Amino acid sequence: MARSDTRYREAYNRILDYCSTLAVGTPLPAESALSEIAGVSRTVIRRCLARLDENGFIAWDGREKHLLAIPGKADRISLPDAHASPDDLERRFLDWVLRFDVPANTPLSVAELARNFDVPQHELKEFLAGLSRFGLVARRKQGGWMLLGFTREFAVELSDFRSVLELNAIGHVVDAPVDHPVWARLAQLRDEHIALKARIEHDFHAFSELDESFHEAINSVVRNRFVAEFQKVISLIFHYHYLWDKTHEKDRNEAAIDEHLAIINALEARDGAAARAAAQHHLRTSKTTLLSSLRAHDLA
Amino acid sequence: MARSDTRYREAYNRILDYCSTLAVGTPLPAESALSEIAGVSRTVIRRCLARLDENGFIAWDGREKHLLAIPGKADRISLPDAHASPDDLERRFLDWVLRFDVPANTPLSVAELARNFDVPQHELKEFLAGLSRFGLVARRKQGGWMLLGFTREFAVELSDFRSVLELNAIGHVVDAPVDHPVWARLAQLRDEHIALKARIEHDFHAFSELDESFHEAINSVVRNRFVAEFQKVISLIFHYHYLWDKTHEKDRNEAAIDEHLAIINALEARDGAAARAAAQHHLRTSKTTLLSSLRAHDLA
DNA sequence: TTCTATGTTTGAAATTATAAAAAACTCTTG
DNA sequence: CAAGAGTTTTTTATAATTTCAAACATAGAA
Repeated sequence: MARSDTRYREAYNRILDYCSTLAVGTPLPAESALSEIAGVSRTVIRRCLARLDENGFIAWDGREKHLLAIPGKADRISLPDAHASPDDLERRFLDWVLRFDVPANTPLSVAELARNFDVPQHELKEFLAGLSRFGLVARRKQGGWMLLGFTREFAVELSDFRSVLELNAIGHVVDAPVDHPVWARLAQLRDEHIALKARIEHDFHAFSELDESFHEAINSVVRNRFVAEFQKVISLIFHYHYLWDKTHEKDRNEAAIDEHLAIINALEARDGAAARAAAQHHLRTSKTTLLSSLRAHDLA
Repeated sequence: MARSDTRYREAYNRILDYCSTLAVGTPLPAESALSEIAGVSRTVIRRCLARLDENGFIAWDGREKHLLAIPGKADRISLPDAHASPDDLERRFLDWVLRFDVPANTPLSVAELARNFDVPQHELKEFLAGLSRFGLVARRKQGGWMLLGFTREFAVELSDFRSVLELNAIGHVVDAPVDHPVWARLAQLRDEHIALKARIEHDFHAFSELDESFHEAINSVVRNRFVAEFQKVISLIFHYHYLWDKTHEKDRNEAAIDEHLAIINALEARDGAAARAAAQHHLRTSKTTLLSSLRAHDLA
């Protein structure tokens, strides 16, 4: 009933590794030096030293600590199975919401989600607290959390917000200096778009990835932490919906390729007005696609 | 060492009040009906009934429960002092950061903050998790949290983001129908601006509040949860800095009043380009003010 | 029976308690 | 007096515990 000692265990193994680089009889460095090496506090180092002493690897008496034996692989202590990475949680959570089409106003059980996603409860709670800033979940008065859900309204507002951010990004690209990496990237993307268009009949599924790259390239010009944070969520949601709405997928993707190319052309011509117009057109199409994919889900 | 029973206590008092509206001998409604009345689960109601029974206010035997005596004010149970509202936490936290000019890269002690703000620790952690989405705080590898801080970069990015949102809002206002409430609000604000300008010599402090109202009015036209969420943080930060940067405060405010009036005029003339230009000018001034207030702090 | 209200069980959320870790502080010794 | 070891205090991460919600089961009335 307390915090885990993973930190100590990892530190012990790290110190063990360090010791095996020394010769028998060498004095070990000071506790504070060791704490630097292992990246933990002195408290942990002292626990490690105590264990090393106990196991006969060192002789420890105050400042005197000598290496008695060189530890091997077998002497390391076992670590509890590392659970799933927290960076991944957002992706997996949205994946779950979208893939299983979890309805709006579903109560979320922190305990259950933590089990399913294999993360500690408090980590999940923190994650939900973060998501609540995007208005996707909210606290309930009776306690617990609630998925506000991927409703039509949410989709509309998300699309609109995306448009605002992306039109702004377009403006930045037009003003980007000639040596800005975005130009090389756009040239490359143009080739990829043309190549995909040539083999669209069989390979239209490949568009989804290309779409993401394209929008990422545009938005990468805007260096802004707030924009970046939103972009992550936005691109995930659009990405999934692109994947799942199967109606006229080939035609849609082919049309989108042309829209992308129109934007690239206008940008390379440094024609801000044309680029903005092309982007506006493309974003409107995207919004329609997103909304119709919601309708398709509703009917299913 | 467990969750508080505030819910039960509040429910008990509410049921007590309900009972005092009945006559002695009346049968009480079903448990589920009572749970509706008090807004809690049946579990809590049963605890309340048990206490009512114990204290002799009702006779309870299965479905038979009659009122034996009418409870008075003195029979209510006391509630633990409600601690500060969580809605307020954000305002108080930012107030603390900005007012005391907490430097960037300050480690935040959850324990200490929770004490000072008089909220449970886990509430504070959730709050910080939410803030981390805005890039104002982040987790540390050694555990705990870190204030990334109100750096110059943060201010620049915040200002830029604000401009993007607000210019978008301006576009929405121009397109708003004549019967939209924003027009009445703007007309009113114009009067207030003119009135304040007339007495600016003595009352220039009053501008800060007017500034907030003005920007809120503009942004209220955009119905978007993402925008709204950011607006709260943005307006708080700008509000505080307006208050604290005392250099040329009167002149600055007087100039800002004119800038606001220019925007209002352009909007009422439905001149989108002029409104945008006026807003852009005003936002640039705001950004400069924000940045110079940071410099002033640095020197202090 | 069928419906409704109560009794019962189960599971989750909020809050506290506590081990582990960090950090601050004091004491020794070269 | 440094630099490092010993010690204490504080803080964080997590489990334990209680309260609460809700599902399930049962019994009495229509």
